[in-house]
Amino acid sequence: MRDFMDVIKALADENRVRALMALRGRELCVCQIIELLGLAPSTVSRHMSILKQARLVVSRKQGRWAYYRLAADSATPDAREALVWLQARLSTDQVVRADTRRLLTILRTDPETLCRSQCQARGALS
Amino acid sequence: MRDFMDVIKALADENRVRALMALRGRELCVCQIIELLGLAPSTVSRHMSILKQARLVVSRKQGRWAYYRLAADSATPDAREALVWLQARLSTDQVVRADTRRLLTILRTDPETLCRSQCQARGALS
DNA sequence: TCCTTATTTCGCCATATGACGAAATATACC
DNA sequence: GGTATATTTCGTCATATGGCGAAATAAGGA
Repeated sequence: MRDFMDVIKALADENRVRALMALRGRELCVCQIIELLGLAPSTVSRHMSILKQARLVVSRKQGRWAYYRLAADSATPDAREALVWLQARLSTDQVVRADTRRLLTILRTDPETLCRSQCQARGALS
Repeated sequence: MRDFMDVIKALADENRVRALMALRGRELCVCQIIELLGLAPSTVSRHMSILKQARLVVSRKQGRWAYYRLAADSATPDAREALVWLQARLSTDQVVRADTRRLLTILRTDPETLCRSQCQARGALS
């Protein structure tokens, strides 16, 4: 029950669900998820750690960048089935479709440039 | 997405999940769910209304009693699949098994007696 | 070593959620 | 109609959650 509830609670936030859907079939750098969701880096980092704790994603650190991808082997049965369900139900969802389109643009920019522009944008606010 | 999130959020509470599992294959009176979960009537009523809004259960009023059961035809695809998943994942869960056992005892008492004893128990506290 | 920068952790705030009891509602029974 | 009672609604409270910015951490490059 505990594992199951951890998975369900991890899914109980639209931004986390959008992040999971964005990770379908590809790995994403944190800055790319930040760009997609339009949230503060600290917020996205927290969301990803919740997904990780529920065994829905795994992370990998390469140089300064952290990459997340959907958990496969390391996912618990609960997590694995949740991911299957998510994809079955939401692949055709409007929000997810829009994210998928926007992701194409985001992926065209390399992480280096993306992070730089995010830092500048934050600097411009203060 | 909205429907999907409604379903997920409805599942994101252990007491609601326990209530859904208790409703497998049978209809239950509110007082029976109150007895099972050990929560205040108002709390259980609120939980059931959240499950109802997510289309996971339907209710029926007969006399003074309100009965809830799992939604079948009236469930959205999201809700229906969630129920299937729940049962697949949690049928062997320890908490659910314990509830199932306790439910057998509860079902042996008729609702009338059950409600009366609940009223008395609440009266005894004040 | 020092500097830059991507990410995470922490502290704080606003809102959401789940709990209860009291009051309102609905329905049977006299 | 009036009373008893099962359930729901409402008000309140404590805690959980999600958001941000600032500071800490980690890792590459000068």
